[in-house]
This record gives sequence, structure tokens and C-alpha cells, in this order.
Amino acid sequence: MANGGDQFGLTERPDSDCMDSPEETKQENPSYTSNSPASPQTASSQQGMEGIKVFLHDRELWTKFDEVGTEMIITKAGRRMFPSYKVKVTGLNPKTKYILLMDIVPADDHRYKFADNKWSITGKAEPAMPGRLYVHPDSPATGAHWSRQLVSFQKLKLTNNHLDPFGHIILNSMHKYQPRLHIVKADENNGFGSKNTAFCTHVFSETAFIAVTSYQNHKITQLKIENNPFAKGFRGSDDNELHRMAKLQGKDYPVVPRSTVHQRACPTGSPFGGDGRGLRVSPEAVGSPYSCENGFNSGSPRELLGAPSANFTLPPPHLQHSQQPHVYHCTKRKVEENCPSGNRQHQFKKPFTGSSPSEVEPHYHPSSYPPPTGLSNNTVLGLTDSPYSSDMGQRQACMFAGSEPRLDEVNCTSWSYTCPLPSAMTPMEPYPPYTPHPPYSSSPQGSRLSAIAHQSSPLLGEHNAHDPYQSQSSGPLSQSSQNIHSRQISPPLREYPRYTPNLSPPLYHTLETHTHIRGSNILPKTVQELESLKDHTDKLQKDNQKAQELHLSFDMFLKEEDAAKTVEKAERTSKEVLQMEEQIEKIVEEQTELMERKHELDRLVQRRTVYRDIMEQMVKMTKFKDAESLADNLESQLHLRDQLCQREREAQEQVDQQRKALSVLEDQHDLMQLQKNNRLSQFQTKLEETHSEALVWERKWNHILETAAKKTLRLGQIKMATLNLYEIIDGKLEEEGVNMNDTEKQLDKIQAFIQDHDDIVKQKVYRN
DNA sequence: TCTTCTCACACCTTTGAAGTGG
DNA sequence: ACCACTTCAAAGGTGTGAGAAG
Repeated sequence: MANGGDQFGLTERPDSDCMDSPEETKQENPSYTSNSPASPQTASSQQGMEGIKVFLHDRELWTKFDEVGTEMIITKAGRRMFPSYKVKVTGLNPKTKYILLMDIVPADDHRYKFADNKWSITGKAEPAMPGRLYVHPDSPATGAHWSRQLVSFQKLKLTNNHLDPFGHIILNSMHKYQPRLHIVKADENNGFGSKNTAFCTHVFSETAFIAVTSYQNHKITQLKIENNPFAKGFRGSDDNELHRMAKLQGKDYPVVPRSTVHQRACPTGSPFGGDGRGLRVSPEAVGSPYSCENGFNSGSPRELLGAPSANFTLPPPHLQHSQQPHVYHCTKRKVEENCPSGNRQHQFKKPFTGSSPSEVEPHYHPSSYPPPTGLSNNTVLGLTDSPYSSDMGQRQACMFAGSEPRLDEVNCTSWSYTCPLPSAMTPMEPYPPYTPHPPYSSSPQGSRLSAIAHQSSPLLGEHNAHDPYQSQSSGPLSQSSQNIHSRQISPPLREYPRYTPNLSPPLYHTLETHTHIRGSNILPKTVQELESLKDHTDKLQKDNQKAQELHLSFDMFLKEEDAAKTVEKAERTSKEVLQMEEQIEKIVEEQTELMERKHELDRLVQRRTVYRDIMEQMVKMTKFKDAESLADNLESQLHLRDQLCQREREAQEQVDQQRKALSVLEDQHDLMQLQKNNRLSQFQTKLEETHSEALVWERKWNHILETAAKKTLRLGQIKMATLNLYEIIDGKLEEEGVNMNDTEKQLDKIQAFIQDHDDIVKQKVYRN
């Protein structure tokens, strides 16, 4: 890890942590997924979310950019992010449907400038744009689908057009942002945003960037050209590069040869070498305003990870590095659990207390995490505890009100769109609706407050010193304008005149008197006071006289009327008076409740006027004549979307059924195939046996043929020998009529010859 | 004067239709 | 008819740099 990252306030991570493959990451960081709290109900509702792990694709590239200070171009038409945001997700239930979506939240409340070859804070951030979500076009899809390949958000576009109609994410130039990934378990309607929606959020701090309309840091330009295929045309030859460098040298910033950018991008050359206020995300900012209903307090993710009291697993220290996504697991939204009723108050109630939300709000724990280097010294007014401790405190209070629009009203088709407004999934409004004016400045309260703000006379301060509510207000009177602002909207100040009736007239009078005595003309004032006292005394005397007259008349009345009747009548009257008083009390209570309800509804209407404004702006950009017709159109589209979803579900069911039937047929086919194979093997066995038997018979037949051939040969030899013998005995075949093949006749002739010969021999012997 | 933003431009990749051959 | 492969044009992404705006 280069120092560049460290300079941004990154925790140094061990080298072993620098890995690329998700598997390796998985092995080394098995438990960085933190689970959110707390109550058994919440814990049981987390099924399927606690094991989810997300790995940032191309992390090396992101880190390379992060070391230099990532910048993202924003244009009116929308510009893609580069490096594009791609993740690998594991641990999802293969059959469960999930919705993956992204949003980009302000990393802090600063505005930046690029000067002297480095980024520095130049002031307070402009009001955040309307929070928009980019729902991955594949959503909702099964866990198997998401796990199958990389999930790419490369089509997400950034714009600076506040009135962007395309659903691109709206950002402010020269502001720092942090992309976040949310994995939401889709509900039965393939939607989300219901109270039981389970989701988790993943933040990769190396993906933080500063939005710009044109690149500020030349190193970023070089990195983009080197790595983005679309910018290949700018890679050029060395000559071109030298030429470009020469041109660039005319500017203030030094030019780094392309071939050496990698080396220069290393820490020593980082333009952020001085302080760490570069691009590192302020930890408070990432999760702070958005965490309540996530089951997290508004502290930073690191704080969350580091806080022992946090209700989720603590990762090993080395896993708390930026590479490890800050995971906020949230499950079923339990407003009551995460945001106790005490939080569901008037949006101005927090500032009423005069203290920071961190001190009062149970879900706003003061950050134990040290402020990032470079920010710690930044004593921006009202930002000591949290960058949002002043106005963001109000925003949070507003968010805690728990009446935000819910995304369960957002339809499926709009998923391919970016949702224009935050959801119940991001239960608190990610950022307050955009207004060209500072928050509340144009509101009635704001005008009232500003009017009070100008009454910062010492007298008011003295009165406040007697104010029983004043003790709740912290800080010296000469605090910053922001604190003054927040103090201004506290009830004791705002409703100060209300307190005067509670004072007894003399005391009230005394206050008035003091007020006057403090003036410059003390003597005439004293005379006036004495005169008024005299008048008052005269008035009292007159009242006393009237009372005495009344008393006398009442005595007369008693004398005239029967005493018992009078007493009875008086008792009856007193009872009626008591009943009337009770009724009056009830009516007053009802009136109070109704007034509170009215105030609440007024606040709701006021908060939702932004939607009306948005609708009116949309009406201007579209063909619709008014917001109602636009809303009708949207509703009809929603209805149409529902119908389409229904059809899709039915089609899906049909597909499933057909798949089942196909599966059954395939099984049957397999079975038949198996049986045929068995029979075939039997036939083959029989064939082999027959074949071997045939071979045996063939051998025997060959033997027979061979024997026959031998005997035929022997017979021929015998015939030849017989013929030879017949010829030897001087047989004449033709003369004696003997066939050459008539061996038997030849043998007879031979036998006769032998017989004759024997007889001759015997006779000769006998004669001798 | 400086900073920031917008726009036209050239260069490139991506995408999808059409054609070709097996 | 189908499939695999190639070709080509349109669409769109990208950084540049001049000029406008504040």
C-alpha cells in the first residue's frame, strides 16, 4: 500500500492483505461481514444476509486511482464511472431472489479545489442532490445468478444536471462521494422496501472519488487513458506524448511521462503528500446519516466496526482497512427498535434541545473514531463532533421521523431505472432533497429564526439566562453562526413570547421595567413608571370598591331567598360547573391532540412539497399539462408494470411446469434406455457364447476336412500302387477291358496272377 | 484574473445487423 | 434451416482544448 492511501488517512494494512482473487480475500477475511444488532427478532430475521461477502473487482486498479485521488467526470448527459464498479458476491442463497443496487453518498460536507497539485478543502458543501439509486438491471435475480459471474455496474452514469430526466445519479462537482452497494432480499412481490426487507450495505473506501467536470490531476488523466479502452486514442506515440507533455508543461502542474506514471503514482510523488485531506472518506460521513434503520448508529463504519458495544462481529484489526468493505447488515426494518419513539419527533426537535444529536439521540453515538487527518484541524463551525452535527443533525431528525416514501411503492419496471428517491431500504433520506437555498432558510421557520437571529441583544441573552430551557443549550453565546442558527430554532427562543403570560403581571412588568431602565433616559422612564403605578393603584381601588358593592348585593340576595334553596342551588351549580370544567378539559386535550396532529400533517406536507416540486419540474420537461395527469400516467404505468409482473410470474410458472414435465419425460426416457441397454448386453453375451460355440464346430469341421483329405490322398496312393502293380504283372488295360480307375478289378487280376504264380511255384517244388 | 463548466471534435470500442459458407 | 464466422456501419464512450460563464 502506497503512502498515498495512508496520507488520506487510511489505516495501514498488512501486505498479506493485498490480494487479488476473491478466494484469497475470502480466506483471509472471513469475518469482515458485520451483523447488525440486536434484538432476537432482528437476529432471526437476518437469514441469508449474514454470510454474504462482496469482493471488489479490479481492486488493484481502484487502489491505483485511489492513491492518486480518484476523479470522476460528471457531464450533463451523464458519464460512466471508470474504473467501473464491478463486484463478486458470494454467500447468497442460490434460490433466494435479491436486488442489487448502488447509491453514491457524499463522503463529507466539504467542497474541494485542486490547487498546488493537490486537493484541499475550500468550503462547505453545497446542498446534496436528490438521492438516487441505481438498481442493477438484472434485479431481482436469484443468488445463483448473482454468484455466477461478476456483477457490473458499469452502465451507471453520473451527471451534474439537477433536472436530469434519465435517472442518472446526480452529483455536485468538486465534492467527494462514496459509492455504496446494497444487497436487498426481494420480497414476495419481487420488490423491496417493506418493513421486513432484509438488506446489507457494502462500502469499499477505495472507490471514493471527487466529482469533476474536467480532470484536475494529470495523473488521473494518464491513468484513465492508460486503462480505459475507450481512451485508447489518446495513448499515442512517444512523440505525441512529448508534444502533449510540452503543451501541458505550459500549465502549472508537472507532467509525468506515461511510462513512468506507475512509479510516480507511488507515495513519494503523490500530490497528496502533505496532509491527508485528500480523498479519504471521512468515516463519519459514510454511514452517518444513513444508518439508523440499518440498525446502526450514525457513527462511522469504522467506529461501528471498532465499537465493542456494536451489535455485530468485530473483524480482526487488519480487516478494518479500506479494502474490507464496510458492511452494514440490516434486516427487517424495525423502526420502533432502531428508532425509538423518542426519535420520531418533529424534525426540529433535535435542534430544540440545543445539543448535538450525538448527545441526545440514542442512535447517534458520538464518534470515538478520531477525525481524519486534515479534518481534525479543520475547525469548521459546528463540525466538531460530526460534519453534520449542525444541519445534518436536523436532517437526521427529519430522517428519524420515519415517514419517508417507501420503495415498496416502486415497481419492478422502475428497477431498470434509477429510483428517484430513497426508499425504506435506505430508510432515512440519504440526503435532503435538493434546494437551491440553504436548508430551512426559505421556510417559515427559517424566516422566523432569522428574524430572531437579529435580536441578539444582550437583553435577550439575559432573558435566556432565566429561561428554564436554557440549560439544555450548550456552548457560549458567542458561538458560531451555525450554532446560532441551531439555537435559533430552539423552542425557548422561537416561542419566547409564549412565556410572558406565565409570568405574573408584576414580574412581567418588572421585566419590562428593567428593559426600560437599561435604556438611556432613566429619569423620565422612572417618572413614567411612577405614573403607571399610580394609575394601577387607582384601578385597584376601583376594583376593590366594585367588589364591596357586589358583596353588599349578595347579602341582600341572601336575605331575600330561602337559605336552604340557595344552598341546594349553589351545590347543583357547583356540580354543573365541575362537569363543565371536566368537559372543557377533555375538549382542550382533544384540541391539543388535534393541533399536534395538524402540525404533524403540516410538517409532512411541507416535507413532501419537494416531491410536488419535482413533479412540477417533470411536468415542464414532459408533455403532461399538470402534475395530476403526470401522476395518473405514472400510476397507470405502475398498474401496467404490476400486470406485466403478474404475466411474467405466470409465464415463469408455466415454464416451471413445462420444465417439470420435461424432467419427468427425460426420466422415463432414461429408464427405457436403461432397460434396452440391459437387453442389449444380454444379447451380446448370448452372441458371444454362440460365436465361441461356432468356433468349436468350425474347428471340428476343419479336422474332418483334413482327415478326409488325408484319406483321399492315401486312397489315391493305393490306387496308384495298385495300378503300378497291375502294370508290373503285365496287365493290359485296354486288351483285358479293365478301367484305369477300376482298382478292384485290377486287384482281382493281381490276385489271380499271384494265385497262378503260387500254383506254378508249388508244382515246380513238387516235381523237384 | 481565476476557476469551473460546456461543447464540438477526433479517435476509439462496442454492438448488432447483414452476409457468407459449411 | 441452422450454425459459426466475418464484415461493416452505427452508436456511444473517451479525453482534449477552446471558449463561455461566473
